[in-house]
Amino acid sequence: MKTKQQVVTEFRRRAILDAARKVFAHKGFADGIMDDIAAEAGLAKGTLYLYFGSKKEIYKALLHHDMEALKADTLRRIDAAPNLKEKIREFILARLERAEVNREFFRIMDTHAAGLSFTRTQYRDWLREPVLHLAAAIDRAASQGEVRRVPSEKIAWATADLARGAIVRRLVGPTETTLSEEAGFLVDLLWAALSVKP
Amino acid sequence: MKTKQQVVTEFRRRAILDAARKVFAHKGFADGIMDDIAAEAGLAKGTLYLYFGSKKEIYKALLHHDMEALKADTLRRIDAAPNLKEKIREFILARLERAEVNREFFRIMDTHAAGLSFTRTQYRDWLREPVLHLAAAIDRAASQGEVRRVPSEKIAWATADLARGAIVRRLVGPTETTLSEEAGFLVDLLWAALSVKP
Amino acid sequence: MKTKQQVVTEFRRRAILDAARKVFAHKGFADGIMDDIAAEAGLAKGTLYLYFGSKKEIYKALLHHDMEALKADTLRRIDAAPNLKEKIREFILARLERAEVNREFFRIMDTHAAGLSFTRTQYRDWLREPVLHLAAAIDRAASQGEVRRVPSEKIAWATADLARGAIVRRLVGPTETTLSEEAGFLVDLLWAALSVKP
Amino acid sequence: MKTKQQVVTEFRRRAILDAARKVFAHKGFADGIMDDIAAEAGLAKGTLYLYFGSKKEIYKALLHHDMEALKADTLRRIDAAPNLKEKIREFILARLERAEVNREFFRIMDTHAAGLSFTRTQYRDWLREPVLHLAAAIDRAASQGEVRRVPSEKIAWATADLARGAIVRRLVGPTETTLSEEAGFLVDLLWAALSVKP
DNA sequence: TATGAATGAGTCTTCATTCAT
DNA sequence: CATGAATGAAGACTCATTCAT
Repeated sequence: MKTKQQVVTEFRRRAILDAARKVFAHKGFADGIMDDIAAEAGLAKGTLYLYFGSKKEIYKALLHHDMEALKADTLRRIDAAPNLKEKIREFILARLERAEVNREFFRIMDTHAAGLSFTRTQYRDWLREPVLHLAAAIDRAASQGEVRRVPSEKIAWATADLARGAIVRRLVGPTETTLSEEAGFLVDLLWAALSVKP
Repeated sequence: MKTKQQVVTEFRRRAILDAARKVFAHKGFADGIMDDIAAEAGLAKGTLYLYFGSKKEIYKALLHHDMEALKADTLRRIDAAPNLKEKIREFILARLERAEVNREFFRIMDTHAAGLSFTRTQYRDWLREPVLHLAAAIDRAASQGEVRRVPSEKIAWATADLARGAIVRRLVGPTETTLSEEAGFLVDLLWAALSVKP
Repeated sequence: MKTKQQVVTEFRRRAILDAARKVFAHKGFADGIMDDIAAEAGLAKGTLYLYFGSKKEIYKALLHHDMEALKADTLRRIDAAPNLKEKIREFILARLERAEVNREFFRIMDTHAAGLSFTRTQYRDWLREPVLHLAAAIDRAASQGEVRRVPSEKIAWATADLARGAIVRRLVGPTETTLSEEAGFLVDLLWAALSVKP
Repeated sequence: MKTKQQVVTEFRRRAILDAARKVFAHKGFADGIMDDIAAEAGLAKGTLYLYFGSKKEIYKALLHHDMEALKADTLRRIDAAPNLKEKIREFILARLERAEVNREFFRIMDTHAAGLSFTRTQYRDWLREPVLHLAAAIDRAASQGEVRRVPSEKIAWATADLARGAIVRRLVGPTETTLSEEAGFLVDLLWAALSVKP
């Protein structure tokens, strides 16, 4: 059972990360200053340092938290889907939905994260795992004749690329389609390539 | 005709942008400091301010220069291609090749540019024009029965997304395929969606 | 008679001073932080403020406590010694022995104390009293013909200076002589000056 | 020949060290803040960092400069003196005079320097060299029968201790004796120990 | 009484920008 | 035009002190 102390700590850390997400999404890592985060969290600047060792650590913790959540959600949904087409759809939807609910998350994850040397490698790794998971599913489907033989990993990465692009556009401009339409379009695009008879 | 004065100015600005590209690609906007750029350009720090009003302006000018070049090149190659499939290939190759030749360009354009609030909108606009150009070509091909009817703009954006993804992966990891193989894979993927009989 | 309350207070103050002595000796006043002292004392930081008004007050109280103890010990030993030569020896030994037993004491007293503006004057005063006590003994001995007439106060200060120097060197480097040899050397040095026939 | 650039640099560094000496002498290392030094030097805070990498470096450079000067002066004067008694006198006078002329020097050198972990060892070394030089002179005099056999190094350190004590007292209280009287007293004290017939 | 989380003033350090030469 | 020394505003981080529990 958690001690009261652990609960409070967890609560504060969460509050700080929530504040940091807003600030970093808006201003980026360099321009998002500790005063902003403190103000957003309703805390004094010094308090941030009781829960995180440095600005970088806040950023890393935020990245870690959100990427792990996305990764876990994606893997779960892929596994739960009944067939490859649905697995692809779930992979895409996991991303689209999360970006919808948590716009700041994607602004940071996609836009900023890759730009900071101290997170680049980690970031790639977080992307890789769900992608490889999807690739494995493609391979299995291919070996069962469900789809034709394809370079599965490349297709999986392409899936991630397409989802990313769709999200970025939805974040910037007006949204004219529903999430499931958006996902449907991408799934069809990919499925055409998987099922085409050469 | 250009005065000597204009020639010198142009020469200096070019040198500064070249230096800035290297520095920003390596360190990002925030960590790439004016001293770095000056040193890289072989000029004194103060001299930078004779040719650009501020650090931000250097960055904007760099973005402008490189994005315009990419845009113009892409448009030209699309127009020169004989049919839609080749137009798509040229669109992708224009990006892949430029990223190959000028890795720094892409590291900045893609990774950093989007993260800086003062360039976000502009950046989207530079991407848009070639994409819409490609979309128009798709529409023409569709109306001539060359491909089936599709949401051309979405396909065009998808093309850009796929190209971007391929580039990013080539920048990070080891390169196992040639540029034309890479482009070929993407073209086939897209072509399947354009030509498939439902 | 002391109330239980007073006993507890006295106990806590002592514990805090003992902790502070270790911390300040190791890190100095500026770098020895309240957290260190609290941890060393096994108390919470806030508790320190129940017994002392501020960090400076802890330092002052520590200085007061240890210097008073040294002073009292020195005076007692001088008075107990049978003749001037032994009084000088006791003056020196009181210092050497205390530094031996309580290295931290001397590191603070000598090294740091003098550097803090808020203790400078006080510090000199604590040194002065035993020195003047010794000087008086010298004068008495001189007026009884035990030693020749000398500027007694200067000799007494010189005694303190020599003892201090010996201690500092023993704190830093390897110790090659016993305490009584060390004291003996200094006593002989001083005695030569007191007994010499011009 | 020095370039103009070197002259300016040297001039600035000197000005900063002079300012730092005053500030550190007054307030110590921890409380002497960079703003103080900048103000005292008539420079902006940032300028200090053009000439020194950090606050610590300023402190180290100051210590180095002043200690080297004292050391060199002491060695020169010892060598120039015709006999041991005068060498001892010069050793003491070198210190007394310097403290007289540059009171801040001694407040820092003696009081603060030893308290900072990052200078402790160096500081001992600066003291050691002149002391050992004097010790060697004592040995030579002893082997020529000029004085009796004594533990020369201990006597030399005692000389340094006595000089230090005298200086400290002159810095604090009113000065009732001339420098040469002060030195004369100490020389006689030491000489008695060196010449006494046991 | 004891606690330790919270505070925010204070410090070092960096770096875009200016300007006298 | 070119320079680079000087500036000072801004930001990360520390820690003595307070106060609600």
